[in-house]
Amino acid sequence: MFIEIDFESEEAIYIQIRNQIVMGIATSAFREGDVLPSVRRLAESAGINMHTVNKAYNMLKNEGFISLSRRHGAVISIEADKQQDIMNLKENLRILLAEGYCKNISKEEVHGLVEEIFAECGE
Amino acid sequence: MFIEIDFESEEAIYIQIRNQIVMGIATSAFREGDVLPSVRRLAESAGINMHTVNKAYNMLKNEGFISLSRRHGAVISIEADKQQDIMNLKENLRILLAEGYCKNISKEEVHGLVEEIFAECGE
DNA sequence: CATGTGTTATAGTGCAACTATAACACAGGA
DNA sequence: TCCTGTGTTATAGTTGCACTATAACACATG
Repeated sequence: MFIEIDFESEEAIYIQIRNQIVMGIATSAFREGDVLPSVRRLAESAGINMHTVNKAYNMLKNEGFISLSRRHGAVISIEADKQQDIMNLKENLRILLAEGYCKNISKEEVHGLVEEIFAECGE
Repeated sequence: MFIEIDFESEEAIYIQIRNQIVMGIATSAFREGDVLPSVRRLAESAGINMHTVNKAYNMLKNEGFISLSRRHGAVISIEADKQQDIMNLKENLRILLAEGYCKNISKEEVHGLVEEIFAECGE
């Protein structure tokens, strides 16, 4: 799996890395136990600084997607707290759906999009 | 409808204003044609600077939620481009659902959350 | 003419993002 | 034992955004 940075994007580089890895896990490009490239290697291959990668990895660690250690490197390791995770998702969904609702996107259309997205990932 | 700023929040003030107004439109606290407080009045009532409000209003204008003019002030005025709006929503949903999917939140649970949120707003 | 809109200009402070070096602590292999 | 590769920490510098502060402008209304 390649991590590619869009230097023109408004999104911070470390957020781009974070999102791509989350998407990678969701699409099974990365699986529990897989080892991510080291901060130095990923930084070099992406043409950015080591600390920017480190920041992304720390974010992923704090969000419970990976574990970090000097021995094993950055390893995919999901820590789920169903209660909390659903709360977070709901809070973020609220704003997103509000935007759509203002633009007359119906509940049914949202359900449709959810189906489409799960179909893409489940492939 | 009151706009309240959480100065402890990590979210930028102008984003907080933007989100609260979008939520306000979605919940019908604001309706098409309603006039928002002027940049100066809202700034004063929220205890912030005029330009910060102006930035939020310009964002809302660019996103097609309000119109701005010296005559009429800031007026709720939805500009919808269904094609584009659905594309945007889908792109944002993708990342959000990917996060949930990694944490084992099922498609059915997502559909459930969507129902809950629409029930809250529609209420 | 005074008032109230949004708009623009200028300027300053504070902080986040990003980069650049360097060194450290620790584990594994030669 | 020494070298290498992990993540981690420290220091420091540049850039740009968020926010504030004044001030003035263009325009419409009463």
